[in-house]
Amino acid sequence: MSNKKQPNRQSFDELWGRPGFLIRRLHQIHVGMFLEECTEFNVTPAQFAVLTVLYYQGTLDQISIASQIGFDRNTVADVIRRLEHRGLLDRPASISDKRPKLARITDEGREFVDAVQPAMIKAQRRLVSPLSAEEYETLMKLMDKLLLENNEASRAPLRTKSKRSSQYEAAKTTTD
Amino acid sequence: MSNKKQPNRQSFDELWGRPGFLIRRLHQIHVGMFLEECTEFNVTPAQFAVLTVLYYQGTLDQISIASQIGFDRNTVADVIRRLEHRGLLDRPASISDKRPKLARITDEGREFVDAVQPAMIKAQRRLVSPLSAEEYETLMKLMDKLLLENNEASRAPLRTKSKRSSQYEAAKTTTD
DNA sequence: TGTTAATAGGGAGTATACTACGAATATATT
DNA sequence: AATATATTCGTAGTATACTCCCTATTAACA
Repeated sequence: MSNKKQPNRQSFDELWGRPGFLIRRLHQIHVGMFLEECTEFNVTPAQFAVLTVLYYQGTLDQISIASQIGFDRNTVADVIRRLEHRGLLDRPASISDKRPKLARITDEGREFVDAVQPAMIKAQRRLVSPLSAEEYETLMKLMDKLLLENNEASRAPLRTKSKRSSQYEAAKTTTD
Repeated sequence: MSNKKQPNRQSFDELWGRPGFLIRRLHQIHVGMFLEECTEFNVTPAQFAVLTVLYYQGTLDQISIASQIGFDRNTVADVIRRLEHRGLLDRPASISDKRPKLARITDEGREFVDAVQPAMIKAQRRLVSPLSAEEYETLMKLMDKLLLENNEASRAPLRTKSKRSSQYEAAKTTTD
């Protein structure tokens, strides 16, 4: 049954021939490395992603944060709650609209992002360290392509997809 | 600050320039597609991974399952519990060693795997459908390389790493 | 104005993926 | 044989990442 040996496209019989399985494992390893490098800061990739968007945009409502980073709305609510407990952000109310409870990064939150940044970068570098510069660019380009094409199909589609417009696609047009 | 345009290696300032972030998003999309394609079967990628190894190997203890698919031991215990409730596997005791509670796929479990297989394959194909055959092979090769080189650093390292020995590397040696 | 739509958030529930601790069993050492 | 170590599993707790259902508020429409 499983004695076709040639590595032909999409032979999903074995676990390790399934792209989704490799991606799951890669994600797992990334999270492990991130947590390891950031041990002293006690921060997760999700928490740092939320802090990153607030670092550059200051104040946002939960749904805007979620749609920018492709998280679920309720997941962002959980993450925000933990970050608020640590004083890294606060929750001002909107003046014009009484529905949203905004998230605003605090000075302490900004200092925290600055402090964690080197460890985060180290984790990112470590993950892709087996690849050459060329291989790295290829991998990022291919993943970026998959994300752009599959965005709509995702459960938490990004509203900012068109704005983002793929840094790798953009880079290509400038060099073409 | 973030106005360096050239796509130089590892500019991690922006969220979408971080490999770990792209991987997280890709994983999220894969899970979404898997669940969507397998709606009628009510099965998750993790559950199907456990069933897959039992499909080919019949009976295994929890830790062997975990190390083969790179899951955490406790995660496997949770997954097994759910699959047992559905009658897709049972939990025979070992005769020689009273510690392990083995997991054994049932006939119903085997039929279930056969039934779900087409939907799983459809989900895998859908995820990588934006790529050409060549791009697909490249992506799989690069991910495989990252997984092999980073396996030791992971929190749930695979014992079967050397056995597995990368289907892509193996394929290359036969064609070299 | 009154009713309906859409939007923002909260709460409960499920599943994955860990950590930490402890109990029971098995193996190795003294 | 007794002790120490290793293995296997269990429980409890945390975090991510969803689902579904509910309330409050706003906006749009009749």
